[in-house]
Amino acid sequence: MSDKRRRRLPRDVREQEIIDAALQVFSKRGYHAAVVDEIAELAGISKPMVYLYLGSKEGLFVSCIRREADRMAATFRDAAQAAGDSPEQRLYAGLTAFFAFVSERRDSWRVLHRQAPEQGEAIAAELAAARRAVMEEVGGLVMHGITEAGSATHLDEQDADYVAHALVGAADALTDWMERHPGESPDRMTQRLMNMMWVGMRNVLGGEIWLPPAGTVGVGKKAPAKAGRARAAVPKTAP
Amino acid sequence: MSDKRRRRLPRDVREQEIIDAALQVFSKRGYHAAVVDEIAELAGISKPMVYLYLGSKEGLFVSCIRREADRMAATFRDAAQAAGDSPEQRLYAGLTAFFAFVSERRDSWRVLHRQAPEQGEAIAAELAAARRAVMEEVGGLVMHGITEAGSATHLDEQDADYVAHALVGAADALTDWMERHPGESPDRMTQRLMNMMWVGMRNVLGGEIWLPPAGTVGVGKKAPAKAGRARAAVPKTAP
DNA sequence: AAGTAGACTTACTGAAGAGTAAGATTAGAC
DNA sequence: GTCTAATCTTACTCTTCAGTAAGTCTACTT
Repeated sequence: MSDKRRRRLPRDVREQEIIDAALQVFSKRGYHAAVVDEIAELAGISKPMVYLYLGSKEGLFVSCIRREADRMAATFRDAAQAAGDSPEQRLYAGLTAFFAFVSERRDSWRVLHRQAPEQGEAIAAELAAARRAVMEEVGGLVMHGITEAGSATHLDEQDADYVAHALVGAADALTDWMERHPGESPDRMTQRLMNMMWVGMRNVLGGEIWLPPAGTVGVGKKAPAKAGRARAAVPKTAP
Repeated sequence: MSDKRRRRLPRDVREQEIIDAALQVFSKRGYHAAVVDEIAELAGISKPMVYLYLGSKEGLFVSCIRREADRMAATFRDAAQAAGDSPEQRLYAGLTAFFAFVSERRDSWRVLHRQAPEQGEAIAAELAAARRAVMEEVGGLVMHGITEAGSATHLDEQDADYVAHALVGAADALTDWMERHPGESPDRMTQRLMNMMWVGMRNVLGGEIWLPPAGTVGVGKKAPAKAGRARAAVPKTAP
């Protein structure tokens, strides 16, 4: 570490090192509280190098997001693809890989997740793009999952999108939960999530619908959802 | 508006007006990009007043969070309590009220949700507290929902907490989705969410468990989840 | 009508930190 | 060896804001 320090490095390598450092600092302090000097120091370099290579603080942050989002998406995608043809299996494998990813690379997760789109255009756009990529991946699995399940008389892209958002949102929130419950394995996280979502998913997308229990105060005795009652479909948005 | 302007107001009133203004500005710009002068101007007042009454920029932000979080929690709680005894109904009513709340008062939602805990201790703590309050509310409903459903041979507070997080996370994400799909009523949002979650919820909390489909590549023909296969329970975290 | 307390202002200070100008150093090409 | 192009540094500038000192004004009391 102190050995080959102060050695000159080719641009590509230094760039990655700078991004590594930036990731740590942004993760720890957040975008605004992060100070470029600190990032430079952590990268073993002086500030103007950062500006020379990455352009601006914002550019630096965008580079972090882009790199980590790509890695994360790839992790999910690779695991899903390796898991076979069934969307159920793919989703399971993808989610497991996701939880494993975030429980290691905490910094990536923090930067991707905890940084509100408070920051300027560029950053917000980058985060939105990253999220959209994941959404499409998941949305596709959901859609195909239903198609294959047979009961898909009714397919609606908007519904699939809705489900994908719910699923991703739940996974996000559960990541925070996982941080506070060490000892929870990625596998177990995923099992629980599948447990909760997979059945309900098929309901929504298959056109079945949950109906609010009838008006008045109900007794506490077995008054579960009316799920399973097949109905035409989720009605289109009435304009 | 330009009529009684420049009129001197008692402290309590001015304070609320300042918080109103701050909410708008924080929502639009985010915590850091927000400038106290702009808040003051919008409140029709000069900057030192803000500091005199609210102490600091951070104090001002905390006041916003606290007020809006209280309002939101109250909205949920009141709707749920008015809806009867059944947890299913309560959850339904609460969620509907929630979606209604966020689709009006956008500013409140943005400040509560989009502001990462990047900011200092105090703000992070305040946001965490707000979230925890909601979580407990929802967690309670989940827990009782299962108890009443009868099948609750196995109750685990940690599981209820897990479900609550998933549910709240999904609702969060769906709020963003709703912003991009105008015309979606709070009621419809809630129906879909209940549709997806309520069944799965009972699975997890009742001790049933989803199992990953057996190893190899499956054909696409009706290979749905093994849900419904009652098993001992979700195993305790193995240390 | 004089006094006072609370509402409100103008006009500052001081620090922090993004970004840069101007050059020093070194690795390799020839 | 010397030239050149890339790597890297020291030492600034300049802006933006949070926070404040030192009052002024007005509504209300007595």
